[in-house]
Amino acid sequence: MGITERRQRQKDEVRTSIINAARTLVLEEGWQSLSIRRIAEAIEYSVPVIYDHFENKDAILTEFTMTGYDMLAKSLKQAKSQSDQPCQQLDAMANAYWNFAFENKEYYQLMFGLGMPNCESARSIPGLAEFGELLITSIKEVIASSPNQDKDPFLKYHTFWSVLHGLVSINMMHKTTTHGNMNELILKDAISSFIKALKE
Amino acid sequence: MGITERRQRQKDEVRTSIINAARTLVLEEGWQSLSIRRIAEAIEYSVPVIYDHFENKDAILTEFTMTGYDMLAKSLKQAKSQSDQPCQQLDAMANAYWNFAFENKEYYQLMFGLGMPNCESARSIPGLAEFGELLITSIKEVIASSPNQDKDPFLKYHTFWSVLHGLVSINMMHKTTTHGNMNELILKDAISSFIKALKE
DNA sequence: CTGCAATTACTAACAGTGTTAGCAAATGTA
DNA sequence: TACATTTGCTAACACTGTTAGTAATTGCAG
Repeated sequence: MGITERRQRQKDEVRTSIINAARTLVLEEGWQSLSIRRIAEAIEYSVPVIYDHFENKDAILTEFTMTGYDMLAKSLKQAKSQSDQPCQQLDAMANAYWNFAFENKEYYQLMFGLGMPNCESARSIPGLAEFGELLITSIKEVIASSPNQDKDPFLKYHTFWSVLHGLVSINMMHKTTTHGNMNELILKDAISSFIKALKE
Repeated sequence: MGITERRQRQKDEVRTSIINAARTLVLEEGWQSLSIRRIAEAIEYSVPVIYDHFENKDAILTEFTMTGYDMLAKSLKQAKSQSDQPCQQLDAMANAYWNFAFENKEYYQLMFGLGMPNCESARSIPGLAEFGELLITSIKEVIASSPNQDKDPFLKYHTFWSVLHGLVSINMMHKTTTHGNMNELILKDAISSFIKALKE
């Protein structure tokens, strides 16, 4: 009896149409003006239907956070695969991170800016775990072939990530204060400093 | 005729009572649950009175952003005055920045997280300018007495700030992922890397 | 093919938000 | 005392997220 399966398929269609509508709304007018009612209007259903697929508005945002981390992890994975030298890998991943942030500004803002994802939910984001793995493995390799081996890879990973996030978000908010290609210079500066310290 | 002056004084009292009420509300329940109506209730006035003192809710938040940058600049100024060695000054200011962020979490989140202050308004925040000056002057001194003098102090300032902000915000959102005094270690790690690169 | 059960989608409402138009009262000035 | 100005209010508008209750559709068993 494929009836229930067809029903499930139809239900899934509505679900994806919800997140599609939400995405286009966000890309057009930002998170601020994303409302349940406007999603309902876009998918040509009434409001309560949305609550059959998502517990509340936050659940929709969480969905985007998840896929956001997934996209980020994919980008980094791709960047890392371009080289097998750990230092170059780190450099490439830093660039990939930067590009992801500015090519998917809305995603990035949701992932890091507004929501401040619940501390507990952090470990339940698969993309985030992969993200960490990608960076940590490269960092470990650099440390392994360095004179000073008493460095904590996990600490270094957090430092690396913090530096990246700081660069991105400061540049996102105070765009005018930096002019021209200053942004890329700052990125290069910070990342090369970090890698240099890591190799010592 | 001191009448108009007394009136002005009374008006100012209402104004400060508005921001005081707003602050306590925020400290108790966060920015999320700050509403015009709750402020009105707290100051025992009706809602439209608030609009006689602030153009809209955003203006109230801007007020907090302003004083936030002022407080931050004061903290850094104080920290810097403890030493006249530029490297120690940078270290002290980094620590002051860190402490400010976590001792005034709500301010910090408003200043950097949620609002993403309008790009144009950036240059109209006096505290922000002072903040920049404090860091740049120390950075310039370090560069001046270093072998390699072809470093852009402005670029280094942005890097320094970005690193700091990244450290703070990553730690604010993913508090559980780091355990114990890891946080301070990460701070020390990143800042010492930066200063080391600056001295070369 | 009809009657019943379950799903589906709806209208309408509740409680809250920022914001403002219009009016009444209090206040200072002539 | 009469007028003008300021001051503060009530009430409304247009939104927001969320949900209770209801009507219609649908699938299945007799």
